[in-house]
Amino acid sequence: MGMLKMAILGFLRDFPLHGYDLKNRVAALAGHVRPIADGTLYPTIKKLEEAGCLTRRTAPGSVAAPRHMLEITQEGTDQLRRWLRNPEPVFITDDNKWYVLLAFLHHLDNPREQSIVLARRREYLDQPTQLFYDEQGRPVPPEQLDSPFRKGLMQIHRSVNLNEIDWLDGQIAELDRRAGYTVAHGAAERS
Amino acid sequence: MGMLKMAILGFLRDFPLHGYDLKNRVAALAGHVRPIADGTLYPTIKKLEEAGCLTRRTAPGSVAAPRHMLEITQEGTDQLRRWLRNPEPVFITDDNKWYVLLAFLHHLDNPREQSIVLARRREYLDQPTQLFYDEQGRPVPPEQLDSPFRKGLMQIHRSVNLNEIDWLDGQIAELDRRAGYTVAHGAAERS
DNA sequence: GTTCTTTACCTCGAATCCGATATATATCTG
DNA sequence: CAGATATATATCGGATTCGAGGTAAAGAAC
Repeated sequence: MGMLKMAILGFLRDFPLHGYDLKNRVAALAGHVRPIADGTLYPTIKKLEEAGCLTRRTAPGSVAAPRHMLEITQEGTDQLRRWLRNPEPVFITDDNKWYVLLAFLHHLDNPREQSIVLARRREYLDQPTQLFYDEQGRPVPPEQLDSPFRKGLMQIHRSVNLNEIDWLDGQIAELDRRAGYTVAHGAAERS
Repeated sequence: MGMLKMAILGFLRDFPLHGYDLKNRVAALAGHVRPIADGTLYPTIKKLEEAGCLTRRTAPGSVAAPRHMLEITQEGTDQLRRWLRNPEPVFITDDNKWYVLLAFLHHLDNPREQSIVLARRREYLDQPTQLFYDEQGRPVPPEQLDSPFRKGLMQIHRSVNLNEIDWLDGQIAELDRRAGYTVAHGAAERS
């Protein structure tokens, strides 16, 4: 079915939510500041509804426009469990964009440019991934999580990132040193 | 432009290759045994050709059907460099499929089922990602790599995976212990 | 010599997701 | 009260990628 559909069903299993709320939760789940695109979310909700995975009840908006409160159905729960047991294969391009970029980074001959790219990777890794939220939409910090599994999941996610950030810092320092050297002494490198 | 296009251009920057060869290199690059789909690769090559990023020369096949040897153009090199400097934003669903799955794993109440899912994640992480190849298509082991950057990249990639594998092993053991307990003592849990 | 596997390429339909664009309302700012 | 901002939903075209299926030719297995 695709990750977004399952993320939606996963959230709705806990309690009903409306689209706008889901948008921000999914975005945070994926460790991004930028929220998921409207043009992705709302058609996906519609498809899930057509597939009988959720029902909607129009409720007055708390602040502005009316909301469509979404509730998961038995079919939706079944689909979620089926996916958890047997997830879609991870596509070749998923999970690997950054490593592909790093593998070919040497084609950017200028060490200063390479360093800038690594700094961007570092920034990305430094964005905290917030996997768990309460009903009010407040992030639940790792130490307050109920299950040891969830606690461990957030810790490992963070430590994996810190591990790579560490390495990046070393590489960036080395590249900047080299860039400084070549700019100072090599006429050919000067822009 | 998308990762696959850039991976193709990245490989072609080193030396000309034909589609079939690219297929296996890209697959290994992404840490997958399953090669990239023909229906993805060949249309992508065609698009790159139409965009002036590569040229093709038909050469006799070494074994069977004739090959289309692909060579990168100046335009292709420019596009690659442009992408390295300013890569496409990573989509919300990229890089996060597994974490989303793990975040909702508790909806699979049965610890034995949870353990099976974690074991699959472990297997995926255990697949070595081979980022660098020589002209003959032979993988270059980390210790034989020329640049310290490439060496470090492969080491960090491996160590990041080992870090998570370690955690997974602990979780799997705990879940199996719990599953064994409930199977032995709880009638409701049996098959 | 027929079949099987490997090499090598291609087309088509479908799924997922994005960005641009549009709509409407409530609240806050000046 | 005019305009900006946040809430809330929706459509449309496009990019990327997959899977199923088809073509063809060389060499190995039986």
